[in-house]
Amino acid sequence: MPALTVKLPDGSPLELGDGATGADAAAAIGPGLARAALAIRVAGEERDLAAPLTDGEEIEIVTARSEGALDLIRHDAAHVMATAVCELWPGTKVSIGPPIEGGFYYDFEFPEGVSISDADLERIEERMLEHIKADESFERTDIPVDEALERFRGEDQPYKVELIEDLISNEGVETVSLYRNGPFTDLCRGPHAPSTGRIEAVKLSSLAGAYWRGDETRQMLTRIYGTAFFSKKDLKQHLERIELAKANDHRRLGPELGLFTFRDESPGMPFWLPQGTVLLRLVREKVDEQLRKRAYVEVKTPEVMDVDLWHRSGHYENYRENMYFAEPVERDRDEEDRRFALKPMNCPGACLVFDSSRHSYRDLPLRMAEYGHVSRFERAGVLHGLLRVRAFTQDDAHVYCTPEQIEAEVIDICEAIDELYATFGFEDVKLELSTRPEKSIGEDAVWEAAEAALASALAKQDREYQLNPGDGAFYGPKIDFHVTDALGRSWQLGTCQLDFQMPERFDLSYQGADNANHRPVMIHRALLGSMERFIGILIEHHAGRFPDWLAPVQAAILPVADRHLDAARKLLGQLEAAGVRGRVDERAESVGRKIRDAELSKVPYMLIVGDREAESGGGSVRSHDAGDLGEMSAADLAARITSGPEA
RNA sequence: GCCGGAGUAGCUCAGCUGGCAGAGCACCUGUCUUGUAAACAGGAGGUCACGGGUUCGAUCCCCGUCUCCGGCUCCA
Repeated sequence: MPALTVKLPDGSPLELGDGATGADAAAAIGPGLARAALAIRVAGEERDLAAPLTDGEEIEIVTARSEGALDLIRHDAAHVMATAVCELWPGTKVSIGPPIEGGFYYDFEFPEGVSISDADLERIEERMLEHIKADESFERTDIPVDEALERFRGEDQPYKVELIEDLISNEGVETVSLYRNGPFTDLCRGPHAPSTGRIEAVKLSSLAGAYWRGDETRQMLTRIYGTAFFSKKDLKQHLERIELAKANDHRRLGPELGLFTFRDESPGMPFWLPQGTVLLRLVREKVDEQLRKRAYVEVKTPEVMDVDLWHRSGHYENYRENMYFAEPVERDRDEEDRRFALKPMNCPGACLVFDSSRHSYRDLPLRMAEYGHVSRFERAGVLHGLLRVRAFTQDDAHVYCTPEQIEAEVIDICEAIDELYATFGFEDVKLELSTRPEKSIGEDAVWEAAEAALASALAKQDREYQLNPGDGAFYGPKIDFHVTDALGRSWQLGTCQLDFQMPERFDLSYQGADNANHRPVMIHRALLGSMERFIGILIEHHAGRFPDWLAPVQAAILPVADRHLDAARKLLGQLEAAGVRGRVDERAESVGRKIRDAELSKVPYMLIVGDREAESGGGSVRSHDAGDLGEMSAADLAARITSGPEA
């Protein structure tokens, strides 16, 4: 008579003896699975293989092939790393070491006077490999919290003590679990693989400072990043992918392709080069199409405005540390007391525009766009190529509407963003709904209503989103649109923010059908977010090789010899007349050389013009994608290139 | 801002223990007149990020500053 029966994923029952564990279940199914088993999953929750099973449970054996298995051994690897670090630097205080996207990390506080550098990573790695080779088992013990506290206090591990204290006060736990592998024991929820030997390949990647619990007022710990895989081959592939991603980094491609550059004279503020400025214009044209289609008007407001305005808007109180202030050396007598600031946002300017004339309810929703160049002082350490700069152009707009119109407007904005991103080839876009932050203005009830309005607009569209409590703008909640860069880092692009505060502060009103004055609601929205950031992401998304319609130079015309220059220029003239962006390579170089250079500059089409083509008036076309396409006329080529993003 | 790393020609990088600053590519000049990913020769190009210190002597060692890179925090 079996003591317990569990159910397998295919629905079949498995009978096991009394006190059977996950390992026993795996062994009962087959010896191969017993060897491959890492953990079990019961109702979506992972458990140790050594954990006892209960009668009637539905279980699944987790192996290297299971979803989430990499996280499991990466978590194992974090423990092994902590083991090695504590051995190499006795007295090191450990904190937390979770698996993350692509790897794992562990945060340490090294003993007084110890500072480690990249060179130490190799030593740690070697020590880790010894522990992995020794195939030490992970052993779990559950102990009462008092005992755990006493233990970690005795070991002078204050971070562990704090974690346990929080577990007691927040979750009311009475016992905690410890995991031991070799000489190292850690407070850990688990689960872990049976032993360290399951980590086939491990690599430490970098070193970084990280505040304890992400709080910049607290101790800075030393974080070590690494990754682990089930095979050396997987690790090698992973490292190759990272290399490839680095080659696609917009900070490398941008200057290389002549798109933009940065200079020490203005840290964090990009200089757009001729090719990049073409790109900027092309991107903007796509936004313009949306503005036309969705009945926006466009305005332009000053970059420098009186500090008084920023007091009125609340920016001075809530955003001052990010603002630049501008003072003239000399000033007129009657302006002596005036101070000015560079705009960090466009909204106050937009409100002044709204306020400059009377509005009827018939005018609403009033969709007022502005390509606004804003300046924001950002801390030096956060600057990141085009993705985080100190001056950028927003494809901004402010929609003034009635509360009843909010939902339709939010939906319209989301649709505009969808269409625009699809045009540029972005598919993996994540939405986030951010609610009231600590530093903010306005009544609670108003905030709640605004948050509810955004949530309901999202629900109407059946969109998935992540909730980010406390991450809203100081004047209202927002929906953000995120995409990732070449290295997998997520960046916010578009945004849609509700604002009941600004209309109040600027005393904005429209005249209703009832002849009375009413307060409009304001929606701040940016489709691409920042043109700079968007183009940075765009460069990485296309690895610098833009689709035909978006390439700054679409056709490189390559004369074979000097005598073909005239024919080449004539061909360029025809192409330009047909709307193609082209360039003649007039250098006295070989054709092979011109082709090579054109390929490296990622021009989609090359047109070779020699004796034959000079005669016919066309060009022999070589495309990067398809190689030699044979001879084509200027008209055919123009048709091919200018067919647009839908092609 | 904080932790760790880096800064040598336009770019990618050498430069030993402190002893006259180097290469390839790019650039300029000349020759070649080229047919689908690099013709040949010559030339020019440096405040070794910046400021200070140690030293007979500093690209090299020390201190400070700036910028960049990887993170943390923050954010479009």
